[in-house]
Amino acid sequence: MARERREIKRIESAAARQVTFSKRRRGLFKKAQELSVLCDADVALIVFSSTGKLSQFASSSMNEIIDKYNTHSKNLGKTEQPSLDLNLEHSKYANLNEQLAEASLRLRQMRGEELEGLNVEELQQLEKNLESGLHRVLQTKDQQFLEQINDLERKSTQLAEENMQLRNQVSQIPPAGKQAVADTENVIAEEGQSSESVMTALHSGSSQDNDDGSDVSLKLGLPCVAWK
Amino acid sequence: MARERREIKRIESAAARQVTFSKRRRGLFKKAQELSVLCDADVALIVFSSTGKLSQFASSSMNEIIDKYNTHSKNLGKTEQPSLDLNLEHSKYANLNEQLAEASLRLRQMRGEELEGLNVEELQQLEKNLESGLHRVLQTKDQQFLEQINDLERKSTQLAEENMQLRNQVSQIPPAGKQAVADTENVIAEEGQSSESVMTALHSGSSQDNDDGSDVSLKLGLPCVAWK
DNA sequence: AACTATTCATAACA
DNA sequence: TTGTTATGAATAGTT
Repeated sequence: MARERREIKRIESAAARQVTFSKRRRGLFKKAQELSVLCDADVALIVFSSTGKLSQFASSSMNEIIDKYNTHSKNLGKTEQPSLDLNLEHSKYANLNEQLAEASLRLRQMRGEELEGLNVEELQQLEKNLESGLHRVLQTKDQQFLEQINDLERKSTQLAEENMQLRNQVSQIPPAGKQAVADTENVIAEEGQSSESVMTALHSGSSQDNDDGSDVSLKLGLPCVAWK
Repeated sequence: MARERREIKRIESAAARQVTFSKRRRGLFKKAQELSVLCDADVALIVFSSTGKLSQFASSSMNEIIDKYNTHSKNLGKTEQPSLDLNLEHSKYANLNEQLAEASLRLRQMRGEELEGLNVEELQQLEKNLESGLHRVLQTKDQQFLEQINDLERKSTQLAEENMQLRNQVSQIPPAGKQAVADTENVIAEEGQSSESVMTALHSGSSQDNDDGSDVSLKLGLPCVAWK
């Protein structure tokens, strides 16, 4: 493939053969790797030099590919029936392989690949399946959105109610001197509450207990913005 | 290596991947064979396409090379585990099972089942996949419909032309008695043709032979509806 | 499947 | 062995 075409026959000169082997082997392994990556293929390449040195490439695991190869060639292979056990094992394995091939074909077809072999009826069936799947996915997604919205609405309603009550309480407090406020703050500080709770307490001007309020107060960070 | 360099990464388009796979596989096998001959090397090449199809090359016997490989790799290998084979068998089996479970879960999810565990993002991804799959399926179906329509239009044009010619021939026949018509019908019945063919023959008003007409008459069932 | 413009691999050489 | 280069091959994109 260079200065001059070379006939494909054994190179007699051992030195030249060695040089060509090194170069071509590198090229072959490169191309094997490229094929495996470009085309998502499983490739195994084993090379023994004339001196018996081993080189190998496998896109996944060499043993795995060889196993897969053995399974395949046994499938297409002879009428060999060495032992019932092996046959059973093998048929179980082949069966699993078949199922997997079937499932992945279906998946590819649902992704719109390999539709060439399908007739109009099969395409319509596929379309129906895709549409109903899509429908259910959309329903589920919408449901999750609605749930989130409801959740948020519930919380915000609850918070708004609390807010209203607290405002009422605030409005009912007779004008007070600094003394009352200072007392309240002391009490709160002694109870070791968080800063958020302190803010709420300041708004309410009271240390009223809310047993169910702890959960709410933990989530006040964001809503506060809306209250400005 | 051609019009433009192609980055070595998985080709997304299934069609392009398939084409490239065919071309590069051929090249790879050719180079494997050349290496084995030029350099007197023992070469084994196993390729599984992404659809699971096996191709193989071996300069001598595949099993022989694999055996040789196993011997070598065992020699270089680590502490051999006693039940290596069994472990391999088992993990192979378990792996296959896992893959199958994964594939069938994906399939069920594409059919809109078992969506409970998915979050909104995953649902949106699923939606996107379903939509693009559906899009491709619809495209393919439409294409097939269009092909059928074109086919039928061509045939119907052809038939209309024949019809016209036959009418002309009929109009040039001097007025005949019932005898001629009866003869024609008898001939048709004796040949045992289908009712569709009879209809065609009646339209044409002639028993002229159409060697290429048999194919057309076989596909007339559906199109007739469109002709109403 | 067939056709090119390109890039790539490599045979001979240094 | 490694590097360079002229040239034959392989192949990406196109038809």
